[in-house]
Amino acid sequence: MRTSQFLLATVKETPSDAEIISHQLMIRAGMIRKLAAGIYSWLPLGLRVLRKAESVVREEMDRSGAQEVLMPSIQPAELWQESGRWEDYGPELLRFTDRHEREFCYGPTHEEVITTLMRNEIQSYRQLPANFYQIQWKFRDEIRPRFGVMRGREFLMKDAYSFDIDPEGMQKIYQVMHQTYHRIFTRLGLETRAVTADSGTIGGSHSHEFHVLADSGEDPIALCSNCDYTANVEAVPTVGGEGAPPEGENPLTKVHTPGVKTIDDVCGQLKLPAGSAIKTLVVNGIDGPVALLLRGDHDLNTIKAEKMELVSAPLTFADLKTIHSIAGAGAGSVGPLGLSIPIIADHAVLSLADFVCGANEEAFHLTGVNWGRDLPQPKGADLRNVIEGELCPECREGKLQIRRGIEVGHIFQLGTKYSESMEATCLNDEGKITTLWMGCYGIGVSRIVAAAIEQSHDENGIIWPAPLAPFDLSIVPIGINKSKKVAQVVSRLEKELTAAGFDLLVDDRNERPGVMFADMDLIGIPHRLVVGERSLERGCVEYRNRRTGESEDIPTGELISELKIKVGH
RNA sequence: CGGGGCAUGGCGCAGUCUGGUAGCGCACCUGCUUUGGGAGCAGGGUGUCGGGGGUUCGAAUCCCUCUGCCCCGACCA
Repeated sequence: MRTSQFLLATVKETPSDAEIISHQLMIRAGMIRKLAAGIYSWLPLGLRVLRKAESVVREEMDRSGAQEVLMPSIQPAELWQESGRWEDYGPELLRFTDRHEREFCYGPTHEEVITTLMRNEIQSYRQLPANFYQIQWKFRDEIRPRFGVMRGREFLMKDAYSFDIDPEGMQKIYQVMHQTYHRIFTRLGLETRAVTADSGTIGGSHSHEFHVLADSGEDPIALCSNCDYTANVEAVPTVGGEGAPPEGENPLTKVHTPGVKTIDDVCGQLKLPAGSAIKTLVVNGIDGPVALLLRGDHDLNTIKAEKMELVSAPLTFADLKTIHSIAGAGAGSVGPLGLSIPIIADHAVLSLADFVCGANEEAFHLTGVNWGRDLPQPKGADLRNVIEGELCPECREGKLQIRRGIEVGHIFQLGTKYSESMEATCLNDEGKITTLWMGCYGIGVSRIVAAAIEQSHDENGIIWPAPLAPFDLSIVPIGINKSKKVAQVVSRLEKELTAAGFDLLVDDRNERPGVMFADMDLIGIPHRLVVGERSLERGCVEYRNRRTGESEDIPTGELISELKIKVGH
């Protein structure tokens, strides 16, 4: 390929609305352009990279025994009503009607479609196990799309759905997919970690996420310093102190706390650590409001709270009116003493003594509060997120470290969640009707592109891992319009290297060398050849490695064999 | 969904307060010079000033309205 035939849409200025490096570089390198919030066009350069990612995923899925299909991006509402997700999925589901006023959605995922498809095709256990995948554009109407294609609304996803006759079969495919995912990310040159996760709206029991560790990641990940436990923070179980709470020493005292709204305000005014106060969160429950108690320095884990019997899902906070009517005070002064609604306390709260809480009287708090003596001890539960430095729930020796990750893959054991509600069954070896056991396995293909850049770049631009690079190598001629010799050598090299199987980009724009160097660096081509009079006089061309920056002269006669080693063909 | 902000050439912005018929930088086009890390000189304007409505002799500018986009928050006790 020659740059004169190729849309090299590089820009010098960093776009003002791009916050993270991959977004900035994808714009600057001319890979993508925004069409609307969270919706992007892929330019030739970006598409080349996207296709590379796609083909690695496709090859490994095929190798695992999965079969490729392609399902519609537009799905009828009836399917989603059947599975119950038309109501459950919420505003992220992009809904619309056709001219006949029939309701549809743009598919954010394809469990319903594949289940419908396969309940008709799979009649017998002899057809199992089976695993079907597609690489398809999806749409999720994110609250706040950001970071370019990292959290776009439209994105390219590989999704696979497995079917088998029993849980053992489901788990077997799950394991195969687990290994396949490792293989895919390794081949793509991405350093990923498999982390145990909550299964979210997709449903099911057992699930792992695959994360690229990066500071710009949106998901907090907990890693154990001792064992190989790795989990999404939201999925880490926490445990309270054992035994009875310590005895309090201080008397129950009411203190005036004017104008305080937060735990930090209260503790700042009383000169106490946030961990010695408890916050009382009033949420909406099945039979009216429920109070959740957390230590002041802990955060509520919504997923855990939603699993409580009394709490409504999705979790919502009670409005101020309700809070006033049950506590007789504003949100900043609510406390568990004398509350007539059900109370659930995080385990950590129960091991506090002499703690601080709201007095249920505007602008007053209580100090020196103790369980048993001042109020009955409420029911304990796991309601919060772990924090850095806590004990690992697995080995109970190591301490948890919290880092950030970009979720690039997610695998689920769905069980019979969809097959049951949508009646996907087949006959087993005894001729009896059996519900299918399903798994589902996603990879964010377009997100992989952004994640790779987050993990591999420098001040000059992108540094592609070889399997994702849009071109294997570039040729930068110096004075191609001036020097016949340079032009001849470039033409000859272009032919020979192409014939030898290299995918190369020849910069024939006759730009100044600095411009060409800067562009080739920016778009991240792993290997570069410079052809100029200077080195040709010595019978050489100059080779430079994008990642290491090391360069060397290679005699033209040895070029192909030398490049095969360097490029890794 | 709540709060804040922005919308003027391909991109980034000034002009808006105080109405007078659109400008700067980059990019782009033409020519000459230059050619090993984002060149210099000269010439060129490629624009329904986000849409609609209103006020006015006259609107990018004032008023009303709609739309799009960005940032922060939505875990607050």
